[in-house]
Amino acid sequence: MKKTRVTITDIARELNIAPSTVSRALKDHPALKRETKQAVKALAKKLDYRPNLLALNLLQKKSNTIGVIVPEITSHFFSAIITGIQDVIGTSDYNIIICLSNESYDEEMTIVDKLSKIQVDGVLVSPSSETNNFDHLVRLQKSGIPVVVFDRDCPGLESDKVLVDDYSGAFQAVEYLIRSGCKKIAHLSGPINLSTAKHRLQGYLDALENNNMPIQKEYIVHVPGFSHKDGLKPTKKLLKLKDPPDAIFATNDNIAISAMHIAEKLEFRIPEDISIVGFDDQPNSSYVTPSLSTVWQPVYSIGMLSARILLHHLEEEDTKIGFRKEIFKPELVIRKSSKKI
Amino acid sequence: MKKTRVTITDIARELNIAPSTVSRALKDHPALKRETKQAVKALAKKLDYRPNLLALNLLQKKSNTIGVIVPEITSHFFSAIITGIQDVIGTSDYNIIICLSNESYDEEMTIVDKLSKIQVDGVLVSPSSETNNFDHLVRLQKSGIPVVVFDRDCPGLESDKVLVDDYSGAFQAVEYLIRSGCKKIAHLSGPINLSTAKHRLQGYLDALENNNMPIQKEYIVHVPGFSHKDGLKPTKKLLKLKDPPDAIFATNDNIAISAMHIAEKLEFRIPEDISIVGFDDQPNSSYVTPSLSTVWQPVYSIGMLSARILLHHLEEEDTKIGFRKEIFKPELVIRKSSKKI
DNA sequence: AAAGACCATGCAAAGGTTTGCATAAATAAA
DNA sequence: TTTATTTATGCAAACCTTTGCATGGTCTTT
Repeated sequence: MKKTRVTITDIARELNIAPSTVSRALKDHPALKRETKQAVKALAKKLDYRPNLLALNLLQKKSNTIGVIVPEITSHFFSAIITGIQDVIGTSDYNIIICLSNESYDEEMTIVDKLSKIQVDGVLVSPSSETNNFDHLVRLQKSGIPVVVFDRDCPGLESDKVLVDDYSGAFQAVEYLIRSGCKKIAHLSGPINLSTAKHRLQGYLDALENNNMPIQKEYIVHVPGFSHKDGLKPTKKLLKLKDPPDAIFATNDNIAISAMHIAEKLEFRIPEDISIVGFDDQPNSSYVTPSLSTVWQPVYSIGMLSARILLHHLEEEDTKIGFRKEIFKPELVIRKSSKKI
Repeated sequence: MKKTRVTITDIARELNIAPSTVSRALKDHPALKRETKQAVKALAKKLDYRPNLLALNLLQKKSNTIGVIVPEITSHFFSAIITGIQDVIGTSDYNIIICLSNESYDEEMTIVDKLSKIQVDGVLVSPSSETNNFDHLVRLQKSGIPVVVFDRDCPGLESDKVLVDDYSGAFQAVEYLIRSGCKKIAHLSGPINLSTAKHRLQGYLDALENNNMPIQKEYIVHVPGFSHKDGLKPTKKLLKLKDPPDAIFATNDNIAISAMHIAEKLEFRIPEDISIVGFDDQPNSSYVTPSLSTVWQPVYSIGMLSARILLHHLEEEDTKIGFRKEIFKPELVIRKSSKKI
C-alpha cells in the first residue's frame, strides 16, 4: 500500500545520469543539452514525479507557510478578512495556517510558540481582547519572522499595520444621530482593552463634545464580548434607566441587533423612540427589520492588503524600508433603524 | 540579523559527544548515563535549543499537517465546523491548513493537488456544490492520505463520513407546517447537485405525500447559492404566483431570512399569512423579527467528530477497520415565524 | 600540434534529525 | 588472567534536493 514516491534519484538511475543533472533538467538549466532535458522531462512525466517539498523546506530553511492568528472565526468580520487573505495568498506558493486564540492571551502565546516551532515564514495577527503585552510578537520579529498586524492595533509594537479608522467611523455615526435630533445618545462599547473599542468610544465622546452635548456616564456601557448574547443585559440596563436614551451606538452589528431585539421587547419603537446604529455592516444587517444603520468597513480589503504586505516582505526581504501603516476609512450606511435627518 | 538556530550538532560539539547521543539524551533514552542526559538537557535549555521540525518532516516523510477543504468560510455553518475541528486538532501536534473552494470544482481540484504536493497527512473535506466526480479524492486516498467527508456527502466515495440527517430535518419541518394548518407549502431548495439539498427536498416531498398533500411543481424553486441575495428573486417568484404559498420551507437560514424580508415588503404578515422555516439555526436567526423557526444542526460537533475520526486514523494507521459513517440528527426549533400548532 | 575556450555533466556537501549496528570501556564471571 | 556480559556512546546511512566547483570531452584558434 505504501506507495513510495518517485524521487529525482530514481529518474537519474534509470537514465544513467546524475541526480544533479535531473534537477537541472527539470528547471531548464541553460547548460544542459536539449536532448537530456527532454529525456528527463519525459521520464519524469511518465513516472509522475512530484518534487518533495519537505526536502526543499529543509534545504531552504523555510516552511512556505504563513500563520494567521485571529480571535475567532465565526463572525462575518474575521471570516471575511480571512477570505481576503486566502484569495491573495492562494495565488502564491505559501500555505496558510489559521489559528484561533479564542480571545485569550494565553492561547495566543501558545499559538505564537507553535508557529515559531514550525518555522512559519510570516505571521498575520489580530490580537485577542486580553492581549496588551506584545513581547511574543517581538520575539517572532527578532527571530526573523515578519509580522503584520490587522484591524486591532498593538500599541507600541513596531510592525506593519493594516487598520481601520474606527474613530472616524464612530464620529460619523454619532454626529449623524445628533443631526437627526437625538438628544440622549448611549454607547454600547466593546472591551476597553481593544484599540478598536477605545477609538470608537473616543469618536463617540468627541462627537458629543463637538456638538456641545453632555456626556453621561450611565449612557456608556461595556459589553463583555461581540456576540448577540453579550448585548442583551447591557441594553436592558440602558433601557431601564429612569431616563432611557433615545439612541444607541453599538460597537458592532451583533450587539446592535440584540439591542434592537431588547428594545422591541420593551416596546420601544425603532426608530421613533430609539435610533440604533451598529458597526461592521455584516450582510445580514440589511435583512433585519428594521434594517440596521451601521458603519461599513472594507473587511475583504483589510485581509487582502495585509496579505499583500506580508507577501511583499517575504519576496524581497532585502529592501527594509521601514514599516507600512495603512488605515482604511469606514463609511456610515443609513438604513431604517435610525431617524432620517 | 540572521539568527541561525542552535542545532543538535552544536550541542554535541560543545559537549564533545556525538549528535546521536544528544538526540537520545533529549528523548530520555534508557541506555544513557544520567549525567550525560542532564548535561545535554542543561545545555539545550541554556542555548534555547528548539528541534528543527522541517528536518523531522523530511525524515518521517510527513508534514504533520491536515488539510481542510470547505466551500466558503463566511457562513456561520462552516466557520463553526472549522472551530470544532480546530478545537480538536489544536490539542494534537498537527497543523491545519484551511482551503476555500469557493463552491468551484476546479478550485477544489487545484486545492487537492496542492495538498498532495505538500504531503498533508490527512484531509477533511466538504465538497463544492459543483463537484460530482470524486476522483481527486480517490487519488488522495490511493496515495495513502486518509479522507474524511463532512456535511456534504460524496455519493460513491468510500471514506469516513460525518453527515447530518437532512431528510429527517426537512421532514420534521414540513410535517410541522402541515400540522399547523398550512395547505400550500413551498420549498426554496438548494443547488440540486448537493446531497444536502437533495435530501432536504426529498424530506419535503415525502412529508407532503405522507400527509396526502398535492405536490405542486411551481412551489419548488431552486436558489443559486446560500447567501441572502440568492433568496430574493426565488421568493418573489413564489409570492407573485396567482396562488401564492402559505408557507415556505427554505434550505437554509439566510434564504429564509431573505424570504421574510421579501414577504414583509409584499405585505404578507408573518406568520399569519405565511409561515417561514429555515435550516441551520444560525445565532442571528433568533434575533430577527419575527424570530425564525428553523432546523438546528450540531455544527460544532460535526467539526469535532470529523477531526477526531481523522486523528484516530493518523495515530493508529495499523487498524484498518473499514470506514465510519456517522449521522447526526437535526432538531426542529419553533419560534415566531411560523404558526403554532 | 599545442593551447585555450567552451560545453555538458558529475561529485559532494549541505540542511538537522533519527536509528540500527558497531565498538569501546567497564564490570562480572570463570 | 582470560572470557563473557553489560553499559554507554559513536558511526554512518537515510530522508531528497540544490548548487558551487571540478572534470572530461569537444571544438576553435594560433
